[in-house]
Amino acid sequence: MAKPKQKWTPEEEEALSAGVEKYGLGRWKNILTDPQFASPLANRSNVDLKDKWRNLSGGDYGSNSRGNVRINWFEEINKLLLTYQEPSKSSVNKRRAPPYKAMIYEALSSIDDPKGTDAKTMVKFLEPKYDVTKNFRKLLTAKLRNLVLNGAEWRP
Amino acid sequence: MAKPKQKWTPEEEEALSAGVEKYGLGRWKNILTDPQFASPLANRSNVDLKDKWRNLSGGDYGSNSRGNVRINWFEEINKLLLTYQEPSKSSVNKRRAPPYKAMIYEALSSIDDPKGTDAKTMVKFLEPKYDVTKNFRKLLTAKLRNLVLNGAEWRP
DNA sequence: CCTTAGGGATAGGGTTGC
DNA sequence: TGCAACCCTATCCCTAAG
Repeated sequence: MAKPKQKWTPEEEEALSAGVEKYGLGRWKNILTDPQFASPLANRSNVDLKDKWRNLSGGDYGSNSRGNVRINWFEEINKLLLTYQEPSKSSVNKRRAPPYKAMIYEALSSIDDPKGTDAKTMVKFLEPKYDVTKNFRKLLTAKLRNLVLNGAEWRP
Repeated sequence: MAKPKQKWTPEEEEALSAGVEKYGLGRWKNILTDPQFASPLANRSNVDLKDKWRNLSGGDYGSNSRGNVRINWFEEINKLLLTYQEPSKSSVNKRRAPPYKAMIYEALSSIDDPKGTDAKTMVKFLEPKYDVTKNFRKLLTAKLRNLVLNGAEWRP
């Protein structure tokens, strides 16, 4: 059972508009928690605000000025893996984290999924095997991004 | 300009009716992509299905939208299992609950019953093995429902 | 975990053609 | 004219990415 359709009232639209005026675009949660707007928007979520603004904007909200296109990093990485040559292994150290490229290769190879995987799954796989830092996820994501953007020479 | 009017055939109406029976109201896209109904409804869109159902319902469709679903989830899940590839296992942690898909796969594989199983049995099997939350049964059922309705990509 | 961006699906009012 | 079939689009849903 989904939520029944709930039409926006003029009061709600005004509050949303004033909220965007005050906080700027994309600050939906901030608008919702501002005591100035919390009451009129009591039964709207931050996602509702985003959706409504998209309608009010004539449908072109979201295509930001730089024309960014979102990349599915993991799909890209999986493609690049086809060109990877696994290094001839010599020293097998289990504790310290190996270079990121090697870990990424290991994770993607082990998590054998034709559709690829995602960062969360990779972290879950790698974390118990190696003693990684607390912000491992962030670093791993950055590395993935870097590999894709820079042509990813798969040298260990 | 517009699409020429295309009257509904009895076969189409039957398929639509059976589809609603299986998935419940408001799951037009699911009906359309179900191999059981895809063929007879090949040249109808999800919106067409919704419109036709509204006509058949004497015009009061939507007032209490989205009825109940009558799927035998476990039968459906068992079918989907045929397409599942068990991930090459690497880390064996016994305490924390693995992803729901993995647990579902494990339960259905272990409870070897040609007729499939039910939620109660699955919970009984999984609960002592993993430390699950109190509302585990509810979450498990929700996951099963989601897997069936969304075509069940068996990603871990 | 939580939030945002964006594509997709649905609900319901409106329109068209027989 | 009435109604089946089709159109329009605000609202809501799903999920990748951060």
